Amino acid sequence: MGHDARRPRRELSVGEVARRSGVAVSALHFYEAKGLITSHRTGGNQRRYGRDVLRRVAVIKVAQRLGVPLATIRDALKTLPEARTPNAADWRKLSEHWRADLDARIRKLTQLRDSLDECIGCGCLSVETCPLRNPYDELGEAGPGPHLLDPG
Amino acid sequence: MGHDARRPRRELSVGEVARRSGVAVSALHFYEAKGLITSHRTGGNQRRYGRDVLRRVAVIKVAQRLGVPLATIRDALKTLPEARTPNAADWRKLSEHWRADLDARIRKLTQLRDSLDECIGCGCLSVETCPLRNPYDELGEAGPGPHLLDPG
DNA sequence: AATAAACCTCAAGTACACTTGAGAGCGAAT
DNA sequence: ATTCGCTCTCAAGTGTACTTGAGGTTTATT
Repeated sequence: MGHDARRPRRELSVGEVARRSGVAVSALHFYEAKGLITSHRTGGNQRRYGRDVLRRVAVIKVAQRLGVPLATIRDALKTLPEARTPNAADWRKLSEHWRADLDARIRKLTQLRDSLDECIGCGCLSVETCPLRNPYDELGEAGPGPHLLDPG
Repeated sequence: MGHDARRPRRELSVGEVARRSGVAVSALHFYEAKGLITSHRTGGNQRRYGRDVLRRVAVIKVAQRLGVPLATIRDALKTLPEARTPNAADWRKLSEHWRADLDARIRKLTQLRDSLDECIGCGCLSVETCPLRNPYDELGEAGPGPHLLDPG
């Protein structure tokens, strides 16, 4: 029994993080440049990561599958506590945020689908009147242009 | 009464198509370069469009809201008859194709959403075991990496 | 100490869907 | 005939999310 009874389990290099998370080293560099993950450096300027980076990267990939852009993921990750390692409740809060977003997108797509059959064969495809075409209607795109993957 | 009893309603210039369809002139040029629409030229090399270009553009914009990439839209549009002006049935066939795609995407997102609550807060975010992370699972992404907007 | 694998930075390239700008020609009205 | 707006082509730029490559350093192993 001593001061190192439970050792902190050595920190991780980029390569290790890459292997264990399934993303490329270049992507990790990229995420760091964009502020989604952080590292500190060895004397020789190499990156070292704490264990929680693995969960961070996992969450990043999941959010991407949900269609959330990196900038939005970055903002969400910034709401995590910096002082302590984020716990299950912290992560759950993130997921709730995205879940709402996802719900909205699913609703949007469902309405779009339901309009599709009625509208596309008929003559109504006018920007003003057709629910499929009007970008400002209750389907609620944020502005002009297609924004299927709108951040929440 | 004569040879022009019902006039074909003058053809449209790019500017007119742009105004009436709500897309930029540059986008119309782009669509033409990509093979989504066609035009013929005046003696002075200016584009002239038949009326059905308006519906084509409308369909392009709708498909984009559904998340279909231009290349896929182009392929779909190529299945339209070239000889005659496409009729309601032709357009409906297109919409059916995309509707199936859309249904699949909605299912996918819904499953992802349902996994979200269970998985993100817990410790299971491993690439091998977690349904949210495993890219080859029954959620059925086509390959590695996020493909939320997979063409059908 | 030497060697090889891993790591570093910075620049440039890729794919998608366009937009912007330059420089020049076309078309309708006066 | 002139003028002004519309149109032409081609090249380059935008934003997202990375990857690739060059040239050089660090770390781990022998």
